[in-house]
Order: sequence, then structure tokens, then C-alpha cells
Amino acid sequence: MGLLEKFVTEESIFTKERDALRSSYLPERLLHRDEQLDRIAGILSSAVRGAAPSNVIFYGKTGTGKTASARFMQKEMLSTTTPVPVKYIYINCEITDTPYGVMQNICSSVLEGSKQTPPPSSGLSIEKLYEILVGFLKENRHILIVVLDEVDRLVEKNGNDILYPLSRINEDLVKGSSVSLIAIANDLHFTERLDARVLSSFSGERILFPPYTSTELKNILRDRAKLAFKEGAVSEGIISLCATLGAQEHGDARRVLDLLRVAGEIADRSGEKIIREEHVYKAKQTIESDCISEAIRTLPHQSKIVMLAILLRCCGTLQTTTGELYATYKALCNHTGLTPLTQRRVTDLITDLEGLGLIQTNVRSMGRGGRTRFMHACIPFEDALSVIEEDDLFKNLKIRKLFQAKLF
DNA sequence: CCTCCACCGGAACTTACGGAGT
DNA sequence: ACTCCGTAAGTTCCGGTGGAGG
Repeated sequence: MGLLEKFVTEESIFTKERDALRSSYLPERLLHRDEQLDRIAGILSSAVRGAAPSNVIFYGKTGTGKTASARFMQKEMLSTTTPVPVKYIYINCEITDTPYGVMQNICSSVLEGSKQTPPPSSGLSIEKLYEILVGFLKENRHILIVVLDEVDRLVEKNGNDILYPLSRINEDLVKGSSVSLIAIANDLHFTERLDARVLSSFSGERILFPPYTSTELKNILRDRAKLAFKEGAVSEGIISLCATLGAQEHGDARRVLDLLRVAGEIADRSGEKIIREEHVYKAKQTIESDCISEAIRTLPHQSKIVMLAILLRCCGTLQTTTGELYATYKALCNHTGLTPLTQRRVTDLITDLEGLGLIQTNVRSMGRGGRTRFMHACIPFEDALSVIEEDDLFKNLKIRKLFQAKLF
């Protein structure tokens, strides 16, 4: 029997619908989001009548159904006949995080199916792209609904550079064409960073997505489990365990679904017919350590060295300061042949590492001793070290020997 | 109350790069 | 061949800043 064959012949606990446990899966109906969907439908309904819907902000923490709701409305919208053609454009600003990228994305979607060639991925000015878009919308009546997911990222990086022109674009358009924005933000204080002029274009249309309660999470899990697993594979106890284990801090449906899916995969691989508690605990561990390894592995070289320096420094003393760290960092650069960055730049890398959850920092004043950032790694030393060692950059560097010899 | 340390962190500027248009 | 464009990464400059010690 071939290596893969046994996985085909062997009975799986999954049905063909195992994707129902992925956060990208769009169910027939979204549980516990009726109120939000009603309001969104109310706002977007003007598009169905051929008028411009107002701009709207969705806000709420991760895994509260914001993206799913936006996608859900997209499906609804596309299955409705409208007097004016409606284009629904989804942009994830985590991926497309530059003003040019957003503008190019919109233009390409709008020009899709027309004779005009879509604008290139670079080379033109943003004003040019704006002209292309306005020009097309003036000649062809269209209602555009642009979803900007993770918009916080875009605003954090570029301020109101792109949101401002987009929220004002209707002033340059003729009757019949319009552009409406759906901004999706994780940060509840997102609006504070917005320009007053941009904010006013959202005129109070804000929809809050509160965290799911544990009962709601269980309903969602049960709903999806029914699709993804064969009957009897998941007990009520497992549903409850996933709901509590996966959502300690807030009701994040994504994480809870991931947990059940991975637990299912673990059970499946060990050839069991039902998911047991130990599979869920194992899944939680797997997900966590995979996250950390992936975060470290994808770090750029310079950040890896900074991370390594923190690990080495913290191993003996539990925490370290920027000054100490920078000295170690420079020593490591010497050993690896990389040119060290300035301390200013390194502090930014430290901030990045904290953002990834790999380290924790806090600034503290020591009076005459100055003010500095104290930091410590919040991941297991050995795990992190072995991931870093995989990098070719450190092939010739005997990290462990250096560490023992205290060469930095 | 003032000083002064050792950094923090905002902002502007520089460099490098890939691509477009002419 | 040359200029212009946007973006990413990094540098330079510099005005803070919390609180122990004088």
C-alpha cells in the first residue's frame, strides 16, 4: 500500500465539508449576527434602489464575524438585481497596505471585463489611478462598494492619505455612479486616528461586533461540527471544552474553530473515530507552538539577530535593557558579518518583536540611571533557539558555544 | 526643587529598487 | 537613456521624560 493510500481507504471522521471549520468558510446563515446584518442591509439597501449607500465602519475584536458579515452581504448583493450595476470589492489591508496598492486594486476590479487594461502594479502616480477610476465611473454608471478589511493597518501606516480621497470621490462623480466604503477595524479606538473630514463622511454609521458569548460560540461550533464531522465524532463535552479553551480572553470564533479543526485532525491521524479531550489539549499546544515558530522563522535577518540577542541576554538574567541588548546585538553582527543597524532602528525592531508577541517590554525610569526599556522573551528559550538556528545566516555561528563561552 | 542619565520616539531625510512613460 | 513614481528600510536629528540623587 502506498504512503498516501491508507489515508484514502481508512475511514475519516471528517465529512467532505471539513472546510466548514475554516474561518474562510461562509455558512448558509450567520449565527448571532442578525442585528448587525439587519443594519448593514438597511444601509446597503440604497444600492438596490440605485442610490449611493453611506460609508460605514464595522468594529470589533478579531473573530467576531466582521469579515464574515461583509462577505455574507457581498453574496446577498450579487444575487440581487439592481437598476445600476453594483461592484463589491474586497481588499485586505493587511496584504494590500499601501495607498497605491489599494487604488490599483480598486481600479483593476472596476476595469475587469472592460476593454481598458488594468493599471500596472507600480510606476504610475496615485493621481493617475484616481483619474482612471473617476474617468471610468463617469462613463459607466456603477455603484462601488469597497470593503477595506483590517483598515487600522492602512491608517497606522499611511494616515488618511488614501481614506480621504476615497471618502470624497463622490464629489468628482456624476449622478448614477458612486463609491461607498465599508471600513473594518479591529481596534475599537480606530476612529480617533481618523481625520475629522474623513470621519464626517462616515456620519455615525458604525456597527459594533461584540465578542461572542460562550453560549453563542458553542452554537457556532455545534453548527459547523455538524457539517464537518461524521455523526458521533464530536460530543457536547468537546464542544464546550473548545469554546472555553479557545476563547479565554474574548469570544474569538476563529480561534475556537481552529482548535476544533486541529483537534479533529489529530484524532483523525491517530485513527480514532471520536475526538477526545486530550486531542483538544494537544491541538491547543500545536497551534501555539506553530504560531511562535512561524513568527520567528519569517523574521528578517536583522530582527532574528535582535531576537537572538534578547534570548541570550535573558537566559541568565531574566530581563535586559536596550543598552545591554544593543551591545550584544553588535557583537553578534560581528560574528555573522552583518553590518549593525543604529540603535534607533533597533528600538523599532524591538517594538516589532513585541507586536508579534515574542517579547514583552516596559519602559522604566531608574532616576539618574536613566530611562530605558526593559524586555524579556516570552517564549521557550530552546524552541526559539532551534528555529533561529535553521537560518543559513547562523550556520557557521556556534550559538550555543558562544553562549557558553560568554563571548558577547 | 532641580539636575541629569540613558534612553524613548516623532519626523524628516536618504538610499535603493522596480517599474512606467517618453 | 532619462525622468518620474511609490515603497521599504534605514539614518540623522532632536525634543522629550520619570524619578533617584544632590
